[in-house]
Amino acid sequence: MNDLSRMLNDDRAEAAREAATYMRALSNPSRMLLLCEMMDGKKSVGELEEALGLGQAYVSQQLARLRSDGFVKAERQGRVVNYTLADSRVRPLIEMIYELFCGPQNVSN
Amino acid sequence: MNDLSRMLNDDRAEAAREAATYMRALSNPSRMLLLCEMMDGKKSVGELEEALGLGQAYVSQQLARLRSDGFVKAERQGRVVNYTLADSRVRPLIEMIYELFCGPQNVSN
DNA sequence: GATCTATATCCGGCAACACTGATATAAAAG
DNA sequence: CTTTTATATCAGTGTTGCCGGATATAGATC
Repeated sequence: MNDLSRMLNDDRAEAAREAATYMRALSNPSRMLLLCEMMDGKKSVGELEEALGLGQAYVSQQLARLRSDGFVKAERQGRVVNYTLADSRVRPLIEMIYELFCGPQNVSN
Repeated sequence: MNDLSRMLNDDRAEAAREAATYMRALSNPSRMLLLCEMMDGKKSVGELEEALGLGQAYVSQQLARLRSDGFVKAERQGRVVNYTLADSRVRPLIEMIYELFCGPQNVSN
């Protein structure tokens, strides 16, 4: 392997690491649904708990994780905290996932 | 929540679980690159080790995992085992990831 | 059939993750 | 200032993932 191909390879490895980080965020059904919920605008933590039927602590922790990875952002309004999507790549990814897994011809292979 | 919305919700949760399985496969840089390598045709285990610069046992284990999840399939030819993509959803996902993370305007936010 | 090559599997240590119950904080209401 | 409501954080437990070294198997060669 020469210097150029190694350099290209490094870039590729770097892109793979970055992409894998996104995929990891989506690799848990709860986080996936949290992001789906935010596809149509800001949602409070309470709304998210209700929509997903999950416990408060767990939802809050997953939101914290999405927050620290920069995928969502929180905004306090009164005693409610609203979450919105904060990364331009998340939306197209979720849309593609919709097509592949929730579309009309939802069949693999 | 009424019966209908609960039913829709169950479907959604099921789709999320399925999608999350795919995302988990892609959530590791090595597996991501393995699948990328297979985008342009069958690759032997040795070729994959070489291309990624990873150890034999590790590559083989990740391939086993991708295999058991149905994302790739193995075909023995002589003493070599060739791997190919085996799931129709993987290719469009990888293509989208290429666009988002390897494209010309590779900038987030 | 002994040997070499390519691949797979086994084992083990350590880190990261999923999830829960308990507790802390911050804002609003009384 | 106490209470209530909404959210966040902490501590603990079981599970899964990452990765390496050692070993096993399957096919080709001698």
